[in-house]
Amino acid sequence: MVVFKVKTDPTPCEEPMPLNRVRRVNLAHDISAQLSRAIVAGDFPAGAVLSEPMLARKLGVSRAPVREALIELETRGMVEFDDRGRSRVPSLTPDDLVDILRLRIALEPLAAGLAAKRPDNETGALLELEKNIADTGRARTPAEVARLDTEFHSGIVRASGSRRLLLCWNVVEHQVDLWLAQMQSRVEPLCERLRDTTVSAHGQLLAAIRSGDAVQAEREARTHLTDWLELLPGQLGEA
Amino acid sequence: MVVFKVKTDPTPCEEPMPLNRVRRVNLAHDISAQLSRAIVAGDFPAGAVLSEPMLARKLGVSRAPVREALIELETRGMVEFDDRGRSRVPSLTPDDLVDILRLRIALEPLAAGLAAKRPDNETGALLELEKNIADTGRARTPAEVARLDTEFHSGIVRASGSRRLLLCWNVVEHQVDLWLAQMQSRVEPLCERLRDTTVSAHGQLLAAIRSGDAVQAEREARTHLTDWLELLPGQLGEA
DNA sequence: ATTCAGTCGACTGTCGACAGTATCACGGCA
DNA sequence: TGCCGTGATACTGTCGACAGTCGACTGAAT
Repeated sequence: MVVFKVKTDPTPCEEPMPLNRVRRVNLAHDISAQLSRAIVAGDFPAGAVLSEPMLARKLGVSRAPVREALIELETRGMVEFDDRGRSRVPSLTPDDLVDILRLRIALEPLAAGLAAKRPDNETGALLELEKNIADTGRARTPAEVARLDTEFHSGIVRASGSRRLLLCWNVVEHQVDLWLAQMQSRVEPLCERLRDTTVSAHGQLLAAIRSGDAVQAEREARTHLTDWLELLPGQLGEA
Repeated sequence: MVVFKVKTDPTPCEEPMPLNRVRRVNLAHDISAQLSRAIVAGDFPAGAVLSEPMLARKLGVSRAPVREALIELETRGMVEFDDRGRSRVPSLTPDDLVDILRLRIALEPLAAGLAAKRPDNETGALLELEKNIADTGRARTPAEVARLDTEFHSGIVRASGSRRLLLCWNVVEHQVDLWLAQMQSRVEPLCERLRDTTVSAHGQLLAAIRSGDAVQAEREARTHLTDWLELLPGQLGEA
């Protein structure tokens, strides 16, 4: 086996390129992300069994990393293990949406408040949020609006700087994705209708964070979500 | 291979023994629980590397289930993967306690409120909580108080009936355990001092849930935790 | 026709093995 | 003496294989 060793002469290129450490590859992680996307895309409908050999064949890998990815997804609630060890895509009901929204109402105001209180408020994270809002205003499809919305809220959580909040948010985010995937037809008209509202609500939230007003940021996050909680179940019930 | 088949004649013993379904064994799950306990017990101090071969040798199993257990623990924040794939026990600081408590203040009032609103309020779950409170009153060691306290709060979350809240709580619970393990010497005097307070606070919370008063239950849960948030950092700072 | 035993296939849980790589100790060389 | 190259060691990521088990299908007996 031939190994190519990179000569490390320290003189040139010391400062300009930080060369952030290459993360050792991990198939399981990629597979987890791919599966997540596939489920959201509707490749595996609610209740579908995700057999390991099938996934391994489709992905061209062995079962080991597939298993690891499934375990990761299970702890985030994106797949469920039945009593025989098979993983399935959970079937969500409108009630589950209420459950998810309540959880978001508990977590996201906290995230917004923490983000507002951070001293390094002006860094890249908030610029990304700014760009996200602009993109949302230009979004063409309801799915795009939904995706950008989720990304915005993820951005807030990351900006909060709380590692544990991020761990919890990972659960919520996967649940939101799952729900959007399964209720797509019913949510899309609403996304379309709520786009402008979303843009302004996100804008106000971002402004509150920028100004460092934690109380206001919390309030913005809460009202934004409460609106959805009050609107959606009715919309879904009548649909 | 000789297989002993049990003759199943349907006439006798139909009702009295429910024979609840045997759950197929899963080493990874057991290992995850064992590792969790070992870390809390201090067998692996903060920063310790948990190498897979070492754990596999100690547990008398192969690396596969150990890996799976570590992945599960990582998504709950009880171990961290460094950039080379090694798992380590995270080192927590007093700031992390504040982080954890803030998260609990976001989640637990929600859990208490939901538990109060459930119709089947009178079932076994609440009896267990009752017993827990009694045990806390009789607890001898501070560690026991802490353990019972965590169990009580887990019970509330389970009684809430929200699957997603439980997923999030799994993260928080592991973080609390981890923190208790690392700050043991500093927390124990406080646990001792707070035992009676805990008993009465838990009692009031349980009473609110029993009476179905969601608002009051939320308030009880919040104030109980806020007390800790205000007390602990000072206590730790001066310790 | 119905039901039950037996067989076949597929899947899960677990194991041992291999390749690649990072760390560390040791020995040669300036 | 200090530094660099080199081998040994240990560990991670991945793979293929095996045993046990469950469900579906088949065929025979009632």
